[in-house]
Amino acid sequence: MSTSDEKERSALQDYLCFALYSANHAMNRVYQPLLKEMELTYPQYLVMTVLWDRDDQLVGEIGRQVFLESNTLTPLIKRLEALGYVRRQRDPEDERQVRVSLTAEGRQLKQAAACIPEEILKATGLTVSELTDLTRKVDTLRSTLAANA
Amino acid sequence: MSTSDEKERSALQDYLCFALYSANHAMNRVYQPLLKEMELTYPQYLVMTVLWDRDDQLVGEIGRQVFLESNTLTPLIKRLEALGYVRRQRDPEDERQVRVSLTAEGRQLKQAAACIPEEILKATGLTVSELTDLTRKVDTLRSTLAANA
DNA sequence: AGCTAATATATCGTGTGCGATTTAATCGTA
DNA sequence: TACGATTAAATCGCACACGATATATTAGCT
Repeated sequence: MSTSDEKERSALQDYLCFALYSANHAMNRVYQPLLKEMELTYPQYLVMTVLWDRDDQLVGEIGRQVFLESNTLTPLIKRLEALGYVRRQRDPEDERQVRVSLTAEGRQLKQAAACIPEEILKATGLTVSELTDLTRKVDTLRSTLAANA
Repeated sequence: MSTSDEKERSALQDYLCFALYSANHAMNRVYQPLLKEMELTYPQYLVMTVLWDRDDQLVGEIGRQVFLESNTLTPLIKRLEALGYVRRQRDPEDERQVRVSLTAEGRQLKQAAACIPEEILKATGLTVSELTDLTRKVDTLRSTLAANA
């Protein structure tokens, strides 16, 4: 498989939206085997990453970081709970809110996941500075698009 | 809404994968109102774009351009058929294959969609050369990731 | 206190994505 | 010609995304 893997030239070739769409899917396909042993999907991994960074957060706090809302997060977090990685409990101070916290097993998983970023870096074929630069550009784009939505 | 819309600094800030993931979602949210009047979803728009470029293609040909397979495409194309935008018919030469072709209504939609790329360009806040450059970088990344999957 | 508005999460329905399998048609080769 | 292998599409099950709505709790105002 060389880099010129376009078997058929496509009308979508020059669409930034499509580049993002398909690069995101390609990224997902690289992550999947790495996450499989932990039984995590990619969005679940994102939520776990948020909790590894800071434990015991509200559904809404998690949502603001991953740009998702309760309609997506509630079932996802319930699956993480079913896997035994997190606990969900209503905040006694404000019964509307649900606090999500890691179990011992969920905390332990952080070690197993520690090797993932390096594997991903390798798969991108980019240098660290190229990766940093591209990440910044794409993140700026996200921010601009979100402001113009 | 300024550009510094991170209410909470996130552990995901420096992840290229997350930048792509969230930029893709943000892009989707910008497309949605533009596609709404045509009653198209974003993946449906991609398939229509492929057909506007070249009519009468096989499910597999379409799939190689959008990087999707029949498990995703078949139901999607059936919805396009239900909307009256495309026809599906078995190839008499090889009954395993299904040819997808535009209806008059589907062809007409191309005009209505013609204004979209410019709207998107505006929403990205990028110059044309910045957009071209970023598209190329992200597409190269997709290609490398796909090769390493 | 009582009542309305606002807030946080949950639920529901539809449309992707995708691994795994199935169905049907064609190919290859004995 | 017959029959196993290959191919193209379809089907199935599960997990996101997300618009729309519902539920429950708290806040705010009179």
